[in-house]
Amino acid sequence: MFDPSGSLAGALVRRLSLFSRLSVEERREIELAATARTRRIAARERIAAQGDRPRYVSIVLEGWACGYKYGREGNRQILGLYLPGEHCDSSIYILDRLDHSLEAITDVTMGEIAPADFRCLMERSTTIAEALWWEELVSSAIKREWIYSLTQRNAIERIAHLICELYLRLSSIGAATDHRMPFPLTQIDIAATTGLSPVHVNRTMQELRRLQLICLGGRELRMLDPAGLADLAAFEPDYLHLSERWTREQQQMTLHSGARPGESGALKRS
Amino acid sequence: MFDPSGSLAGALVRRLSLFSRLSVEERREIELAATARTRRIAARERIAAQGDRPRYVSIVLEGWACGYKYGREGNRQILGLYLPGEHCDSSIYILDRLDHSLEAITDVTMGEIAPADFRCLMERSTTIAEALWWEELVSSAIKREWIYSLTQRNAIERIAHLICELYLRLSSIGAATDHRMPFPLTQIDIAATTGLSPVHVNRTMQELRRLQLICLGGRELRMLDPAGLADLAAFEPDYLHLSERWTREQQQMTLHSGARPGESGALKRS
DNA sequence: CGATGGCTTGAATCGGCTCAAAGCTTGTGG
DNA sequence: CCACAAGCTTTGAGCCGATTCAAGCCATCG
Repeated sequence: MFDPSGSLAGALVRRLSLFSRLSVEERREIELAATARTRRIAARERIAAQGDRPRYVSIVLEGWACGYKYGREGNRQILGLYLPGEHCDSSIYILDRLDHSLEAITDVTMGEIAPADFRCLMERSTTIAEALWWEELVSSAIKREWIYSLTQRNAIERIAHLICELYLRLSSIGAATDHRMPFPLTQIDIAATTGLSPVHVNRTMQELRRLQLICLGGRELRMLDPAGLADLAAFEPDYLHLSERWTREQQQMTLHSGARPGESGALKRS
Repeated sequence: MFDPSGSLAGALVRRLSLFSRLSVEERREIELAATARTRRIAARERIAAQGDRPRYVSIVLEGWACGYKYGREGNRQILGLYLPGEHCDSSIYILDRLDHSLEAITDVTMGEIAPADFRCLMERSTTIAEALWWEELVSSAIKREWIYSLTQRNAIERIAHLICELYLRLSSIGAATDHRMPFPLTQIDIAATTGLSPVHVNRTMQELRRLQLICLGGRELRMLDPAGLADLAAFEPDYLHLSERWTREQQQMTLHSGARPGESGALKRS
């Protein structure tokens, strides 16, 4: 696969290419627009605050970010995770003010596209315009799935589902392979994402390890039994709408190819 | 306010006008596109099924619809409510297949816009294109707020919040006034929307009535104490992004103007 | 080497769920 | 115009997944 690496906008181009076949010029235009103005934010720093008037379309070029809002008792809810190549929703200029805040999870490089440039990008090429629509629609679909998760999946299923989703989103842009992925989320972050208490997330992660489904260490997560995880979570990747390049077979492979750990010892506890 | 009533697309035009100042021709173009192909569906009938390949952009012209997905144990989760003038998300043609199903709550008239016509609409006028983006972004914002509700608000707050939201969405298109609104949702629907069990919704609705906050009857809901409801729900209407025409003052008025019921008798129970 | 932030553990509690049954409405057909 | 069915609403009792509170532990980093 052609890799426009070296460029900061690599992830973005790769992501938009998932949906549409971009020409060389289109790729270049996207790169230009997205890297004309960049901003680096250190891990755990706020990127924008609720109530701000967004002046740019914000796109994550490198690192992980999130959108969140605080609840009454001071615990926050993460409303979206933004991985490389994804836009931070609602930082879109059309809306008057941000209805939630944005924070960097890792060190992050953002691309900030001015409204005029964004409009220009959309008007120049129908292909690009549709790719941007696709991004927006997929981000909507992810939110629907989160709503579904919050009401239909219990703690362990929710976390397993989140892991499957993140793995697919990362691997689709080449940021994860072999059922291993960078994993900068703390248990507190996971709690804020899944709507669980940190304590319960802790116990649930222990359970996932005990079941030999995952292995976590040094900011990296390994899916020991991808198929088992996907089964547990009832993970159906259709909502990510990756199918243009990522055909159904590939998706299946991605999660269902890892060797099941089988009955090979080391799990002798109730 | 100019009222394009009589036309099926009245609600749609009114809704898009919330964001942008549409010219007479633009309004006409929207009406034409949205009513060229319509479809009536009886209450409780399915409009589209998960897995379908959407062939049109679907917009609710009259009535209420919802998007949903079934959970393991047969209980369903409603992922979105679609009121007159709103589009059913993800029925957008760009996505290959529906990742959830659509159902009519009341009798419904849908407008179905062919992809070519939709594209045409977007290209013809920047104003219209931005209004459609706005619609999409607001629908995303509503989903974020639902996610927030599911984790940060308890049963009574969640239901109160839903009521406030629906009232604002309806009144913004002129489909509700005076803190009264049509209310076709059954308690089972509310349960499927808020992620609660029908039994618990029942008890919670009783509580809302006992608190003299709402009064429900004959498919109509009356907010007896709009400010009290909004307080209870910690309802902040900013996420609906109605502010262009609906200035902050008007929004405040809408929910905070009704006379508090005061201490005027009739609530002498525990 | 102390401190900060993340992870782990236990015990008690609770909001909302399940199951089960009975009362209401509303619409339909005879 | 009544009777019945179907679906919605209501009530009670018992239960459970997840929470809260309160420590203690463990790494990492300046």
